[in-house]
Amino acid sequence: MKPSVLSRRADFLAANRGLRVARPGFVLLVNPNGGDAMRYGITVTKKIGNAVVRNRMKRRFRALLRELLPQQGIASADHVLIGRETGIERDFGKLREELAMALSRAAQGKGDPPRKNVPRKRR
RNA sequence: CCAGGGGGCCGGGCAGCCGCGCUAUCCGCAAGGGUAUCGAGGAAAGUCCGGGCUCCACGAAACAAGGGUGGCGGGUAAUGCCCGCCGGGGGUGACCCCAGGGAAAGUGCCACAGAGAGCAGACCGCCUUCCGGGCCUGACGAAGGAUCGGUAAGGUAAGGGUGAAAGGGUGCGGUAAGAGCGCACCGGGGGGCUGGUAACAGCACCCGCAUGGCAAACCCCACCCGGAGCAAGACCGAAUAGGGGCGGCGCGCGCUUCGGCGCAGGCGUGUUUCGCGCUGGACCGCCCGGGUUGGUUGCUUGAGCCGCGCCGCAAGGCCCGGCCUAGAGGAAUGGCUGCCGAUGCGGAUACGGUCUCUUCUGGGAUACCGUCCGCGCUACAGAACCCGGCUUACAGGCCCCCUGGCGAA
Repeated sequence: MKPSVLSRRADFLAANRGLRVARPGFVLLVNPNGGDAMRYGITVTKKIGNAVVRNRMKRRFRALLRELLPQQGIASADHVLIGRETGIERDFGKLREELAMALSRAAQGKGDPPRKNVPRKRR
């Protein structure tokens, strides 16, 4: 079954409440979507770089997801990859290993602690 | 060969595997799948100019306001772009640079320094006169001469000095010293003639020169400009809830806690009165508009690209023939591997070039070129309605023309 693409903002926001696995090049969010097919989305913010850098990162993430999701993806779940600055032009082999690891951890239900509402030095 | 100037172009290639998007086609009830073609740039960028296109506004035009442009002629759909020419400046030269209209229309500014900066000015200096000192000729007098000093009177704008700029420049004459005071040349101004479409240039004549700079200060002059942008704009439109109008008919009154209740009325039953049941305010048809969400269109055939020919110094224009070349929408054109190419660094090699000796068999020298191996590097950057420009970014590489110098002929 071919994974489809997330396109609604609400889905991205919902994914934020799901499992969260952080790796050096990216952060993976996994959120069950209740019966729909396996889906994926990619978020690369303007903080990362200009459009060229962002789109290249999206293309490489997309290539990774197409390679790994059919075997290692989690059924009936949304997968969202968030780009990090250290992921710019990161070695493709490393990214592949890291995504495989992240997917297996998510499949076991292990995630990193979610981001707190008071993350930064606010007093 | 070295140094330099101008212009144009490319910016990885091939193969394999795994993938993506549009379209066409085939299979399938459908979901989906198979096959095939095609699929980023010279800047797609910045969004700085100019247009097309769309909607809005508007009777035409002019004026005003605001903004822009600024030598002349041409090119163009148009431009602030491009080409040619003119003027000024720089360079030995090829060439390069210029915001290059008006300063006797007016207003304003010209800091600091300096004596003086816009009806110029006199600090040092120079000169004359005056006063004083000694000296020389004479005689220690009168008179004369050169010289020094002065807080005196005047002349001067050559020289020094200040400054971004000091009221033309150089030379000769002239003078007490000087000065366009006079003269020659250069510069400037004036009207004229000639050439040129024009900017402008040339020529002779006249005027000793009479009014500096800043207009990217206000301003004046000439010319140009309506606004917003494809998220422009057009169309389709399900379910649910609900709004407005018209019509079909009898469509009313009172109370209300706004849920309804009562009466009148209507329909059915019934010969009628009375009674009972239902209804008591909906229903139906048509039209219009709004919201949410979605879809279609605009959307790629165009100031298009390629080739031959013609016109033009050129930018460019014209004729004929041929071609169709991305159309996405959380946004496709990607990832990996191998070989090759280009390039940098390091290493190996005397096999081939190269140099040299020679008994003409060959010997020797050299890492400059070739060859081989390893490692590194392979940029700037991603269409979003479409064009024409400008500007900026860019690993590396190729081609053409020209200039100066050196060498050879």
